[in-house]
Amino acid sequence: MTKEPRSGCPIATSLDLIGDRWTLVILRDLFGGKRRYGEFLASPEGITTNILAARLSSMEAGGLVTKSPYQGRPTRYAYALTPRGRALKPTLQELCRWANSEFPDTWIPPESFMQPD
Amino acid sequence: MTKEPRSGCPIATSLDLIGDRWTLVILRDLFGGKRRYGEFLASPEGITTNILAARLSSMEAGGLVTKSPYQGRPTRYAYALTPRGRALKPTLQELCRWANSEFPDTWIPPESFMQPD
DNA sequence: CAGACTCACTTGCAATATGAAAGTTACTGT
DNA sequence: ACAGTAACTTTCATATTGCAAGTGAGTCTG
Repeated sequence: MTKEPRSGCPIATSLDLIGDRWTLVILRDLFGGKRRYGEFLASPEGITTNILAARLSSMEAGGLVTKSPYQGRPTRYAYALTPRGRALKPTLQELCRWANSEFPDTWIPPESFMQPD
Repeated sequence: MTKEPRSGCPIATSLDLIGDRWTLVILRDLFGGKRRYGEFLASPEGITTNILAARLSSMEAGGLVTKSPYQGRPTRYAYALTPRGRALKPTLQELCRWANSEFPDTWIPPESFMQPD
């Protein structure tokens, strides 16, 4: 992290990194097996391309994902979760449980996602 | 909720409500026993007064908190967690676990907070 | 009973972030 | 040569955030 956290509080520090409307949506896609820029763009929430680029680069800066070429000629990149990013899975699972119970119209995630590792 | 969720995804829907840098910090304060406007303002992260007012009212609109007078003459209000707000505790706990393990400088929350209810 | 003080906000305005749309670069494939 | 694709970047309008000052109801102090 480049910027100072607002306080030593674990919640405030987390939110400095993931406290926006898009980061966890992209993380969800990564957990769902997406890796490429165009795949994130195609998600139903409709993130715009400039915001996606900005979020991916701040996620990279925050150590949540890594970016690496998966082919040359033309060079194309794939994003992958780091251990730090993967470690957010229990948080995402709890968030899903909360939303599923408070907002009954929300989709039930695949069991594979909700299972502990 | 007044606005349409971006999708039926539980994560996206959650973030429509709590996906910002302040909402969960205020929720943390409520779990810690704070109830009054001035108490939230005094937290070390230094939320500004206009943002606090805005967040409290969107949290009320989202059913996370209720506002009620706790005295008349002069009328003063207290904020309290609703069941929906309280139900976010496991998510906050997981977020704390994540931050504590990824960012060793973050404070360890009191055990009472980390315990299941 | 005038003046200072407290609490809970609201207002005005500048700075920053987000969103929509179009453009760019580097290649492939026909 | 031309259309197509993937991964971005740029431009510009609008929305959100942050800072500072102001407001209003009521209390408390001399």
